[in-house]
Amino acid sequence: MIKPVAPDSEFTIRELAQEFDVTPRTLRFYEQKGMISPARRGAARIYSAADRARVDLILRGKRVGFALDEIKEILDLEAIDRGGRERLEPAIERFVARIQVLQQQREDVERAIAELQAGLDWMRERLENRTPPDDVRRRARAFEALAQARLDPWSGASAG
Amino acid sequence: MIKPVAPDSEFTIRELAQEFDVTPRTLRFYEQKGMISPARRGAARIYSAADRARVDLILRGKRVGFALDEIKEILDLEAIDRGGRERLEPAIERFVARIQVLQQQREDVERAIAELQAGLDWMRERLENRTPPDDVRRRARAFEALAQARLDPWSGASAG
DNA sequence: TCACACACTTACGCGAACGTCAACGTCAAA
DNA sequence: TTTGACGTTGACGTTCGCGTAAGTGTGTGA
Repeated sequence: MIKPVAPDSEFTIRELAQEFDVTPRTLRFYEQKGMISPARRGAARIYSAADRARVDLILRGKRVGFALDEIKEILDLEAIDRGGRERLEPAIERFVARIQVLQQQREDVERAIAELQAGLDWMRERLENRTPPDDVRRRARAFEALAQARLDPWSGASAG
Repeated sequence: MIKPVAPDSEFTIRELAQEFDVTPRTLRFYEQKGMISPARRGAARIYSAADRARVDLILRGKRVGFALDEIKEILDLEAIDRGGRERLEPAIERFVARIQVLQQQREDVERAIAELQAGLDWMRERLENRTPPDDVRRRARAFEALAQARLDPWSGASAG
């Protein structure tokens, strides 16, 4: 995930945009928000390996649901450090909260994968119109119930 | 996660909103989008256990990054089923794509948790101002580099 | 010198997912 | 019967994360 490059590498906006599958506009937008500060050659932006690493972190942050401002905050930790202990404490609290959200999210992702997988089996089954193996049937019925929101709350949503 | 309730339970909009920590407006919004269809007593909405299950699924879907329209699509699988094979095939493709995205996301979440956890150790260390144990120091430095996006791409982002 | 790709800034626009009034109905307790 | 909590339906406002022109350089090859 993300290829290593030489520390002294340089990239144009388009190169970086292509690599990360975003538009140049997106990178300019991040810059405008103060999340990256590429060097300039004249007016043109030149991205270093460090800039590239930041972009990678930004996009990974996005994928797990961080807002851009939150990601910026993480990227700005250096400033928090210099700011001393008063700034550190609330930052810690937000970090803890964030980690908890992520742990919840991990659980959600696991369930979603399992459920969609079951749904997939179910759909493929319909397509081939064969008699399904027993375990697939069980999962499929579970999904069916879930998809139509008819799951019996006593059996389905149990286990706290 | 999500308490089981009797199948014949009924809820007001406020009860459900409170339980799921959303506003009544949000539930009406989902209804307006055709994602739930609570019964009415007069003009007032009455939510069944099934409605509640759907709300749960909607919110879980949201947390893993599904758009509301996508969630609706999942909830509408019944219709897809009735629609026959032509509608089923593209749905399968979208499902497969979605599962792949989720697998990527699972990876991202794992990394994010690990990195934030390291960042947390690092911050707590600064707070207590003690000499950290070696393993914490290593992780902390990794985070520091990451947070400031100065990680050496040759060592840090390797292993493709 | 011309064309063309690619870059830049400025600025308005947009869809998603609600928030926030406004104006009104309803029902139970005081 | 008035108060107050709760409900309803519009309809407009807001934030986020960019998209999309519009107009203007800049550099490179034919």
